[in-house]
Amino acid sequence: MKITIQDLADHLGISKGTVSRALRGYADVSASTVERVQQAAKELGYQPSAVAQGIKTGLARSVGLILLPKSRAASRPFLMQFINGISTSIAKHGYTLTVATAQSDAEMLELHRDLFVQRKVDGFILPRTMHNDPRIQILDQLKAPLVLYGQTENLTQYSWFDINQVECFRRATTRLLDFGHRHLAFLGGDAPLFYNSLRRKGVEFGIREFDRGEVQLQVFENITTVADGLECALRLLQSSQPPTGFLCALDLSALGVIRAIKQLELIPGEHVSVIGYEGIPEGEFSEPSLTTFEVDQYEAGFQCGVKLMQLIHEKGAKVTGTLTMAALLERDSDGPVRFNSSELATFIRNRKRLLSSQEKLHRMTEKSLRN
Amino acid sequence: MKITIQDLADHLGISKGTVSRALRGYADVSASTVERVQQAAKELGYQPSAVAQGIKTGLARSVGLILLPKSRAASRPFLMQFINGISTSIAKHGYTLTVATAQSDAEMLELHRDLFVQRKVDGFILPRTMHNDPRIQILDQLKAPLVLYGQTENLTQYSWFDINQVECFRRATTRLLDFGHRHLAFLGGDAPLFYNSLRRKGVEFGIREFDRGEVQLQVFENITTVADGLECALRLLQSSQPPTGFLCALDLSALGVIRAIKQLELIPGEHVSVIGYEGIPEGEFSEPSLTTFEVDQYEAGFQCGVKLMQLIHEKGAKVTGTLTMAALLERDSDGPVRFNSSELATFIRNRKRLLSSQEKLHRMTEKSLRN
DNA sequence: AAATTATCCGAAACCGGTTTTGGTAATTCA
DNA sequence: TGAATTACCAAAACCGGTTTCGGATAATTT
Repeated sequence: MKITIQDLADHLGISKGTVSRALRGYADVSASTVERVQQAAKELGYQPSAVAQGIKTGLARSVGLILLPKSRAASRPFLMQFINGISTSIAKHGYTLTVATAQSDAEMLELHRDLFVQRKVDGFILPRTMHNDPRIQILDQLKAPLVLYGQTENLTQYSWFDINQVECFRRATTRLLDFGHRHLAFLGGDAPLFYNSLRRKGVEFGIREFDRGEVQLQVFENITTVADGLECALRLLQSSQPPTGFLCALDLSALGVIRAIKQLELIPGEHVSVIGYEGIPEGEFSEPSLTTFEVDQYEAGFQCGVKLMQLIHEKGAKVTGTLTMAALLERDSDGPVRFNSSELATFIRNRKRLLSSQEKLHRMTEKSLRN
Repeated sequence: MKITIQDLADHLGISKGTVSRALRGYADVSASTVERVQQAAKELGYQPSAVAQGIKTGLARSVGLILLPKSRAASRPFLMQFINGISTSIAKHGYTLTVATAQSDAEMLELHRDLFVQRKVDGFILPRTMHNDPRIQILDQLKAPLVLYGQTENLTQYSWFDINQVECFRRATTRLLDFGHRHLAFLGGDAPLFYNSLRRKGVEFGIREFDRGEVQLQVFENITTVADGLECALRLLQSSQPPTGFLCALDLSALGVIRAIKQLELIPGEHVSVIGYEGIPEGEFSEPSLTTFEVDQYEAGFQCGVKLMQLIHEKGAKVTGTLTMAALLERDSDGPVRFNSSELATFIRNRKRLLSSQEKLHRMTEKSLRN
């Protein structure tokens, strides 16, 4: 049923070796033969089997991307565009993307090894880089080409692509300081992931640049979900020295902070400022909308794909690292400081008492409007 | 560097045919030899090349999933769990998932053909089924195994998995009717996709079941984005007979409707009710949170994978269709009717005038609280 | 005209597995 | 004890391509 190179050769009355050389563009085939072969291939709908090609060339013409769905936080929202970027760039080389999921770290390492040893993929893209990433160690042993999406230690040995997160958080910090905020909190994300240290470093840089000894910073880690952010912010805001500005490593935790602020009957962006990072779609629909850095995940995937193709195809290719910026989306969750920390603390303490009277007033208003 | 079956055979001093038969579990290999081979394979870390296996067996041990990132609406949010489900179920058979993206419908068809003809995949999962889906026609010609995620015409010939969307929308409709709503709007999604007709049918069933001649329904199509929903709802709500309940084929358009309601200074869930479908994460963070049906995308992917494995491996396997339910998330965007359509129209007309006085009152309140 | 060089293609080897074939030694049966 | 099985494995063919090798013919050079 399916047409093979032998079928095509028989049909043309030439040997299959010549057909192959004609299609692969070897010089020792006459132009007229090449023409005839290409013509016949098109007519009969012949396309060489990637499987059969792979056995001789040693290449599967596929790259691997292994995901850990357990860690919902960072991998979920960006996936579609990231995949699109990878797929688009590698398609130019006839490559496809093999996506697999692992339910644990151990299974993830195994999967990397197996996929490469079984020659199902020719190389990997590694998202969510960790400190001393164990995937890198395994793949190094196997001499498997890889590209990091993110940074890590000993970076000069690998190709990588990343957003300049240090700069993003430096800017976010400077922005809040310029707004007049002096008590800041940094809510970090997954501690084992490398990005976390970069983002914190950006905050520290921003403060150091500015500091006249008046800025206070509180740092937290492993605040990765809405619930984490909510809980952490509730606690901080009800302390004696509440931060007036929150710098969140993840949009999800920023959304939790916004919830906490509203839960205390404060107005996010007025009484307390919040800035996130990543640009997840939820941020647009929260109220107020979330000021954040929007990462171009398509571009990230595309560049990772390009780098991996270089490593696989250009022998002796140099590894390369690329750093780009994310765009700041200035939305409504941050703004000029209204109260300093002490004032905010007093305000929050008094708020509860006043709430009941406000409630009454509000109900009156509603009533009058209804009629 | 990489160890082959010949290396293993040499190491053991037996022929490579015997090694292969030992590993594949043939009966004509002695138990002791099988033991030795397995032991040596483990020690030397031998795993057969999937590429080399594929050439003889004719299988690539991979299934294809081709996405159209252009159509952001439905494919984005569910992707991670859907992929996870597919990947998990097919991994049991040593299969991996090949994901590719196409930028146009034509490219998508080409990709399906090419991937199968080149033997990069053994079959496909087709999400977002269309009326007379052209992918099916092409894959039928190639006799490529396929599983539909969604329904379409002539369904008895194919394996498929779907949510009972008719029932979901029948229930949603009944729910609004029970809440006392009598003027409803159905905001349909992508007209060419099959799901759209199912969801509309559900609404119609719900009304027909209930109808005492007092229910009014307005139907719209191709309302696929937040902007679409916003614009459509704004127009409807300012008409002379505004709906008091919105049934939205997509969560995204439901979020737009909520925006429109708030833009008119009405309270979603009180003055106007909205129900969505899909359970995208944004729905949880909108204000009010969105009442919607939550689809278990992991399960969907898993079942599609299972069905495809059956088709590929069990010769003469019967095609099967499966219908399951989605869970209703009862949140805050719907509730008992407050105004009927005429009252709502009057209310909206008068609202503008009263707004200025409300504003004043509100500012007063804020001021008194601040001190 | 002979020698050299290009051009072109068929034949064969190869890639790393799977599967079939056939033969030898050990068992079982008559 | 001899014949017929059975158990086991080596050898070879095969899968569908790619690539190397070498030979025949045509074109060029001396």
